[in-house]
Amino acid sequence: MSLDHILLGMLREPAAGYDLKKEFEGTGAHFWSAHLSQIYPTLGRMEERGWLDSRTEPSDRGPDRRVYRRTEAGERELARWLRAGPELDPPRLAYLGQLFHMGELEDLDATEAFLRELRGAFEARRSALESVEWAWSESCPDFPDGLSDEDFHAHATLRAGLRVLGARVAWCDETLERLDRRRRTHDHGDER
Amino acid sequence: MSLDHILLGMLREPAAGYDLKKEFEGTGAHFWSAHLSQIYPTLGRMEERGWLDSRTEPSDRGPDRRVYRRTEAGERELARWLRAGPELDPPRLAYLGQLFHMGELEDLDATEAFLRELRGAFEARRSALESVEWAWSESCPDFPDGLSDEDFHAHATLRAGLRVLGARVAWCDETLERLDRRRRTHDHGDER
DNA sequence: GATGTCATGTAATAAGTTACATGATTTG
DNA sequence: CAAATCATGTAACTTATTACATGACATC
Repeated sequence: MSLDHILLGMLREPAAGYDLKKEFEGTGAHFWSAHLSQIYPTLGRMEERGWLDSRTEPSDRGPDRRVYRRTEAGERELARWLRAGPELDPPRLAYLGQLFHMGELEDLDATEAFLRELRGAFEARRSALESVEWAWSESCPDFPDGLSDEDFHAHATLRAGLRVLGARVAWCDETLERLDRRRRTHDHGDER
Repeated sequence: MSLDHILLGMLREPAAGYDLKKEFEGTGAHFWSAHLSQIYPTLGRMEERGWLDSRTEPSDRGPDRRVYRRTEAGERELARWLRAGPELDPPRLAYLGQLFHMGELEDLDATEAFLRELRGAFEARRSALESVEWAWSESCPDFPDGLSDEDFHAHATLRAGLRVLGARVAWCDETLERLDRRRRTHDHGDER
C-alpha cells in the first residue's frame, strides 16, 4: 500500500499522473518506480477515498490533462504515514539470489562476467546520482548546510543512494579480487 | 518471476516447502523472502511445468512432508537463468519515500526519531550478518580464501549485505549529524 | 512521412499478502 | 495443559507488470 502514500507525498503541488511518472524516472528513481498503468487507477482510487480531488485542464500539446490535488483528508493521511515510523520491507535482490547459486555452474568465468556487469550497472547509477548532487552543490551557496528544510530531506535520500551504490561498487571490486586470487591459487578448470 | 528461480536454486538438495521457508528466514534473509502461502502453490506450478518432481515422506513429527527435487529440465532452466545476466529490478524503499517528504511535517524532531529508528534496525541486521560471518571464519581455516567454490558464492552475497548495511548505518549517522548542525546553526522552531 | 513526446486509460495476467483451516507432536 | 513447532494447503484480496488502444502535436 505504499504507492498511495508515495503519490500523496509527491502531490505537494497539483500534478497529473504523467508528471508523477516523470518524477519516478528522475528524482526518486533511486527509491521507487511505478508504471503509468498502475499510477492512473491508483490515483482514481485515492480520489474515491477522498484523499485527492481532480480537475481537467487543456494541455499545451497533446490531450487534456487530469490534474490531482491533495484534499485535507489527504494531508492528514500523509502526516499519519510520515509519523508512523519507517516502513522496512524485506529486500528482494534477485541478482544476489543468482550469485548465491552460481557455484553450480562450476564456471568462474561466468561469475566474473556477472560481477563485471553488475559493477557497470551500479557505477553508472552511482555516477548519475553524483552528477545530480554536483549540479545541486553548484547552484546552492553553502551546500549542503544552506539547503531549505524541504531540500535537506530530499538531499538526504540522494545521499542514501550514493552511499549504497558506492558500497555495492566496492563490494563488486572486493569480490572480483577474491575471485582472481582463488583462480591464481587453486588452479581452476581450464588446464589442458 | 524470480521466486521460481530462487526456489529452483535452493533445491540443490531435495527439500519440502517448509524447509525452503526456513532458508528464507536464515541464509538468504538479506536478499529474499516469501510466505509459505506463496511458496506452496509456486512449487506446485513448477512441478506442473516439469521443473520439479515430488514424493511424499513421513515426518519425524507432524504431518507428512512433500519433498521436491529438481528434474533435468529444472537444472537446465536454472543454468539458463544464472547465465542470463543479473536481474536488476528497480528499488522500492518506502522509508526513503517517507524521508523524502518528511520536510512537510516541519518537525525536525520527527525526522530525528525516524533516522534513529532506521539506524537501529540497520545496525541490528548488520551485526547479525557479522556474527554469521564470524562463526564461518572460526570454523574454516584460511578464511575466506579456503572456502569451496560453492561457499565462495554464498559468502560473497553475505558480504554484499554487510557492505550495504554498513553504508546505510553510516548514512544515518551522517544525516543525523547534519540534522544536528542545522538545528544548532539556524535556530529552529522551538524558541520561546 | 516516420519517430518521439504528450496524455489518458483498460484488460489480462502475474506476484505477493493476509486470513482461514487443520491437526499431530514437543516443550515448558 | 498451554504454547510453540512441524507441516500442508486454500481463499480472498492487493499490488505490480505487460499488452492493448487511442490520438494530437512536434521534430527530423
